[in-house]
Amino acid sequence: MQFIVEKSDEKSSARAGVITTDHGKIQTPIFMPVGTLGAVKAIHMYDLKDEVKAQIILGNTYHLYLRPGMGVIEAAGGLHQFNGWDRPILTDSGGFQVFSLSNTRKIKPDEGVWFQSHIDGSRHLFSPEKVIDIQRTIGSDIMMAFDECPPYPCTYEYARKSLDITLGWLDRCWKHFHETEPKYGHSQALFPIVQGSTYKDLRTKSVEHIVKLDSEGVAIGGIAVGEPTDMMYEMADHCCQILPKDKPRYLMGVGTPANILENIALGVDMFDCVMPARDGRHGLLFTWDGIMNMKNEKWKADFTPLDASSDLTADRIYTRAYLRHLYTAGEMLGPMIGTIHNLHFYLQLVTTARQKILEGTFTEWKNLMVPKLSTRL
RNA sequence: GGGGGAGUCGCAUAGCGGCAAUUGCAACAGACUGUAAAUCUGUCCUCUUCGGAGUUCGGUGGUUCGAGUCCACCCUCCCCCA
Repeated sequence: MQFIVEKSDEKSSARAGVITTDHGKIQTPIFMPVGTLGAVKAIHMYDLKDEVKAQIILGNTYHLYLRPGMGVIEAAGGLHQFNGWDRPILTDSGGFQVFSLSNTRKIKPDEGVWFQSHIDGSRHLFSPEKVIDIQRTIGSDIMMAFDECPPYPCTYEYARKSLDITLGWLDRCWKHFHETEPKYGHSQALFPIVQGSTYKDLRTKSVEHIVKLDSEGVAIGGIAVGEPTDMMYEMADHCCQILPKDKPRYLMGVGTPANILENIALGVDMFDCVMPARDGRHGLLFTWDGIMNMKNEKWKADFTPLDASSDLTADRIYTRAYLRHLYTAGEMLGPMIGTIHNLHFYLQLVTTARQKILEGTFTEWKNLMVPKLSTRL
């Protein structure tokens, strides 16, 4: 994997770059649709490529390990072969699941995490080594280190201990990463994850530890877990300022369109979030003018297209009234249109941000867009 | 003409002396940030300063401290027999 910065913005920390993987190039800043179980919900891979123009998608170690299981993935020849997506894939390590399924987990720093499957209650151990092995089997282009994602709010003491565990696990991941080989002939990178909750000194400690590894990219985790938005920006800003400039920075799990533009300005290169897909399924559409709740009565007889000037087919051929009808009638096509619309919009958002960075007009554009993007229509 | 059954907040249902009244659907609104989410929550008789207040269960009377629930008559609908 390679990363080059093409252009840095003068009025902010934003940058436009290119990541090169064995499955193709990724132009940054980029948004990565989430495909937890090897599928981005409610959308075909060919629409994801040709209509949404996604350049990279996510998969999830925890979920794929439980279903269909590594036997099937390995027999298929890796996730790319299994699901038909031939562009880059990034896999989350399961660290977030350790956090979100915390009622069935037991953290043992020396081993890893014992957890119960949310599907059948069976007990499993995730260790840093095992998580690397699983991601080798999945064959993702970018693998993530196994971390613990502390909740918010979180005491300093808990955050400190949690970070020590995460850093210990990171060293084991890193060691095992170098002791193992890719299985399918393409190279794989491993990204460490900065933790430290909302405490700057812990974030600094985390970054300093990670920088020594000289990894091909770095992720910022433990953000957008319920803290105020300003605090999210403050933490992202703090991390970006002390992270190396020549490595891509991935802000995990963020966010709203406004969040994404603000974090691009702070120097973030990669984003993933379930929001566009989930909200799209639930009837909330993101547009350049703001947010539309398509279930609302006000669209009942609005026969204008979602967006007549869009390059997305669905935006041009379907009207607001029709989409509202699909959602209220419980037709599957509604969530499908919502999904493709939102993901396409998110990709347009980061692509446009990239253009503005290259043109040198990013900051002005961003400041104009942020209030609009949050407006409720 | 005779016999039997039923009328509850948009629709459908529960209710068998203490009820503004069950549940489902529909409707309306909200939530959703490394996906246990095609999910979840709220409102859903009227008014409300969210503490309450006022009117309700086909209609009219009655019994009772108290009636959607019991009684009488009336209206409407359904089923069976002629």
